[in-house]
Amino acid sequence: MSKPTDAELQILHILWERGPSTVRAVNDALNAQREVGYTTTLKIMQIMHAEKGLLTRQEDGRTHIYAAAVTREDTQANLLQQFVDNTFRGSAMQLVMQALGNHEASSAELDEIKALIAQLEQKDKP
Amino acid sequence: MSKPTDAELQILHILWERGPSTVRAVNDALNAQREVGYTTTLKIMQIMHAEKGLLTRQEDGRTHIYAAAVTREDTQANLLQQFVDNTFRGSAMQLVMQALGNHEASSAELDEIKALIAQLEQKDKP
DNA sequence: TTGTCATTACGAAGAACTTCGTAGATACTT
DNA sequence: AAGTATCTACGAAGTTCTTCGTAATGACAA
Repeated sequence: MSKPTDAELQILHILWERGPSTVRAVNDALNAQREVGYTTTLKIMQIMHAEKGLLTRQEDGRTHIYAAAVTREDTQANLLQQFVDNTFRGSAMQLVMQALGNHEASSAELDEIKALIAQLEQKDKP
Repeated sequence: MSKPTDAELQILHILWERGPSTVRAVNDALNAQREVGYTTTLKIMQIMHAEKGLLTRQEDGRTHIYAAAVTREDTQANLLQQFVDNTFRGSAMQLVMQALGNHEASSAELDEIKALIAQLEQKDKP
């Protein structure tokens, strides 16, 4: 599966949030984050569709409606795997420890993690 | 601070593990992972030193001894921050949950995480 | 000394990505 | 109908990264 670049990932996030959208809509959303020309967004979305299969599209009159062809979950899982390998040499636990240590976490979030850990421990000891 | 590329990160990992090393030593270690020419490694290390300040170097006769100019901890923290922002839209907790869910964790590792969480909760309630 | 080898420095090529201008087609407005 | 706006497609430029060939220098060996 093709690994999206940073610009492509920004577009995917927009489509995951908004659902199927025109280039115009995506470009507007993108410009809320950073300045970028319309044809730039168009070009990237065309490549994502025609060359990488990251987007599907459907004609609607003269315009095209684009949609994400990959799920957020799968994409994040793939990118996470690569990131762990490259940056933490495959040690996901080291990454978790660092992420937990460096970022503020609410007690609700910590509770969520504790629940997940409890669940994992359950699985470990049948 | 300059964000190392994938190839640069591989070299940094080698230097973090081995300590200060010659280009020859780094290239040999690199070739244990993938095939790459000597001058390629040399060129990247020269750029890391002269243009990005990621490495320091010291003359030793006709050869140079290179060393990492950035710590593993700082580098991983920076890359993690960027990765969380780009891929998980800033939600470190979502990343932690996904990393915990997708990778096998020993009970010892889970204990370590629980201990860290307990420590964070302590901090929360003074 | 002469030839071989290792090392550095430099340049250049190729790939991937981003950016945008321009052209062509289609719709909309007055 | 004429002009304006919008959309797609395409090409090209600029950047970064990776890769390697070649030249120059210095060390070593026969």
